[in-house]
Amino acid sequence: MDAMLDTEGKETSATHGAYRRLREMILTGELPPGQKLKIEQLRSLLNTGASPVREALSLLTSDMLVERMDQRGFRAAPVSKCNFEEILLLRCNLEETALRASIANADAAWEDRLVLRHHHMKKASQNGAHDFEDAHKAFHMALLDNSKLPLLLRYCSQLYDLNIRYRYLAAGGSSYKKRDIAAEHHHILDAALDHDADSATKHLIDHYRRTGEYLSSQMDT
Amino acid sequence: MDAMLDTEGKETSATHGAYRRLREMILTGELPPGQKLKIEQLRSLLNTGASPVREALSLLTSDMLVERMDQRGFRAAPVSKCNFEEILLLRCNLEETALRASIANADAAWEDRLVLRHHHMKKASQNGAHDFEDAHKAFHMALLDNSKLPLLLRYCSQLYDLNIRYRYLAAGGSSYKKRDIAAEHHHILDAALDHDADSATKHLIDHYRRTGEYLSSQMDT
DNA sequence: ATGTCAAATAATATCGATATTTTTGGAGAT
DNA sequence: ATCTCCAAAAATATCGATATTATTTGACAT
Repeated sequence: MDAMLDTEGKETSATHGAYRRLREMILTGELPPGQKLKIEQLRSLLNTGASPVREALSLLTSDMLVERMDQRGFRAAPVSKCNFEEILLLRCNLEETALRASIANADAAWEDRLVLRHHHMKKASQNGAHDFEDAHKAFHMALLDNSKLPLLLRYCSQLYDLNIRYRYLAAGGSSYKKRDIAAEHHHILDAALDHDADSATKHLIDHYRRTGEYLSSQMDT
Repeated sequence: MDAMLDTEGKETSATHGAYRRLREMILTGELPPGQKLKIEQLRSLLNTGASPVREALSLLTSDMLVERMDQRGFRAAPVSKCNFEEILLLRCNLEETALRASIANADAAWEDRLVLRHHHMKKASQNGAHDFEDAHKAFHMALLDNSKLPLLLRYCSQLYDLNIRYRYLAAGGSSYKKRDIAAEHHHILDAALDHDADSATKHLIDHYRRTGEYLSSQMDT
């Protein structure tokens, strides 16, 4: 019938659409951690069949955003301080590796991409919050993607997403004070453009640890 | 009807069964890299419906053993020397982190587990090859699992599996000369039991780089 | 009151069939 | 011969329905 309405614009398959919608809802906390994800409920919520929903949940399972319980269906992955700290640890490790590799491969095209992404992020930070999230991720991934290491990039992207959840849970969204953040981003950008791997990784990791400590403290409450 | 025949023994769901069978076939090369994976073909091969097959393929997609092509179905993930080298790089990085964390948490129970796993692996190396693969992975994961870092362990397990494929492709299976390997395993075990993190990681990484170089040389042919 | 068991209910997992899309194969034009 | 385009075939993606499994409810016995 209407596998793809085209009223919205650009959704390829129902499965992919469901995947993106569900992912978004889990990341933002609209589907809170630990919540049971009933097929029928999601089916009607997303206006689609059971098959695309199940397939989307299977994909999200391997992204560690959804857990499958033997014969008892799915639920949004739970959160814990322990989990948060592991994410932080792995991000520091993997992103350092990726950033150093990126800088080692530095060329003009990459620098252009970085500058552009940074500009878009800055612009988006003045507009709506939703745009900013995407632009922020795009900037961070642009820092790493010149490493030309697809597996590593995939892990970094996954961990980035897992981390977003905690930001949404702690604050109301991307409202963790932006003034410091902007300066930190600038330091990372400048160091990357200078091909100064030590400085860039130091600033990047400081950036993570700082917001990490902030979020960690919020979680004790 | 017969969602679970129980003639074999212990398969929980059709999806999980299909997942395991397909994973095995891709790891061993029975389904060679790049091969188109047609639903109907797999459906009859595994004696199950289209839904479990699709779900299993979705899960394998996120394990990076299967690729989904927009509206053109699935195929076994391709291989390349580049991909192999990235796997090696990431394994060295992540397993070092995990092994050091494991040793930092060392206790008697862990040491017992290590000794047992090593013993089982040694015993299996004298028997059938299939047993050995499982025991070998169990030993390597036992080295790491005292880190108590589930995300990290998951990545290590994934990368281990991705690496297995290259072993099966290069040799006929686990036939890469076992004498050196046994000694290398012993060095790692002893260092771990001594809580000597530097020595253990050195031996572990040497172990990987050595077989890595061997496989890498095989791939040029 | 409380615990246990069975029937009723609800939800999952799976199947069979259909609609949609991609690929194939061949006829006609250049 | 080669290319383009259209119809036929194949394969995918999705739907609706069913069988299976888990959960709840309430009656009964202790």
